[in-house]
Amino acid sequence: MSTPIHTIAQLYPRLMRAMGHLRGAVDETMDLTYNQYKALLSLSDMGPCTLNALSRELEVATSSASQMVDRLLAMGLVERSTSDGDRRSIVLTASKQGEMLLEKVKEEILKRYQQLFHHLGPGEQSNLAGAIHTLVRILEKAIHGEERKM
Amino acid sequence: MSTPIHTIAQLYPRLMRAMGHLRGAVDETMDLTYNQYKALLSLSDMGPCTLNALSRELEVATSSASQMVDRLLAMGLVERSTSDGDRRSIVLTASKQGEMLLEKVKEEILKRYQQLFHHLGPGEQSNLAGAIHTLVRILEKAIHGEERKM
DNA sequence: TCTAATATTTAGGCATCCTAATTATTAGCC
DNA sequence: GGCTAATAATTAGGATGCCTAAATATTAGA
Repeated sequence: MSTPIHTIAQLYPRLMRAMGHLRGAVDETMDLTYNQYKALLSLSDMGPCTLNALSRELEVATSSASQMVDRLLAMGLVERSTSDGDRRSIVLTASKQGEMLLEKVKEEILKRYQQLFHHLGPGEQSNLAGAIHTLVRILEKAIHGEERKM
Repeated sequence: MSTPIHTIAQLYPRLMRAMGHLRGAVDETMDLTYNQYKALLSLSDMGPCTLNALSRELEVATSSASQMVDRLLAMGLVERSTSDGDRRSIVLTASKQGEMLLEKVKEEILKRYQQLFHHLGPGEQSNLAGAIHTLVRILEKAIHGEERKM
């Protein structure tokens, strides 16, 4: 049997490993774990939001997000204030320092990718980007369809 | 600027999130974390091997692999014995129980994928598999090229 | 043979995740 | 208005997984 689904299952571990190598720029060159980068990036993209909203975005339990924010706060990368409207809620924003670090990390990532993909021809770089695009599109469609069923 | 490399950098977090959803079958339906699955799968694929070989395969520090093996041992999924040739080394193998669990996990993964990709047409399933194949091929080539430089 | 390298384990520490329990506040019903 | 139930966050406790450094055991090599 060699249906597309079998192929996907077989290649998954190799793909995950390969993708892991692309993460290096964050962990290795900056004082930020990949998860912290993700959280900071989400905060930056979403603008001011509550802890609840962040935990939904990161797809982790609220308590996990709370701890995460504690660490980012200790590093001065985010700001936390109580909401005026609903005083149970808190409002989180990436701090100026956080935004600046984010820019640096993004640059590092690009540098790392450029170094990593230097030897590929422009055609293959294009194929790579295209494949990622296809993957994201179809996977998100499948996942989204799943979630609607619940 | 919108080079392929920019595209890759931009889509990476979305892709990692989407890929994460494919992992569910392991963590959620079996008493095995994804990392434990990876380790067991590696042991099964590689056949009897030393801790060193396993840690290289998993790309983690030897001490991390040692702890991992401790947990798999406690679950009865692997066997550990001292090597006859070099008595510093140990020889690891997936136990019968480990192999059986592995089969079950693989089945669960296929079931999960079938459920997840049910709504996609066969054409899109094919595109998905093709995109993953392309991704693995090009990424492994790039990573391999990198490693040779050191 | 004696020192250096190698294989593994142990110790200590950090990030991440979870569930359950706690605290504070708000919403909704009578 | 006032009480109960729901909601937002935090805290506590526990597990996995990863790391570096130190300890142990064994082998290799000068």
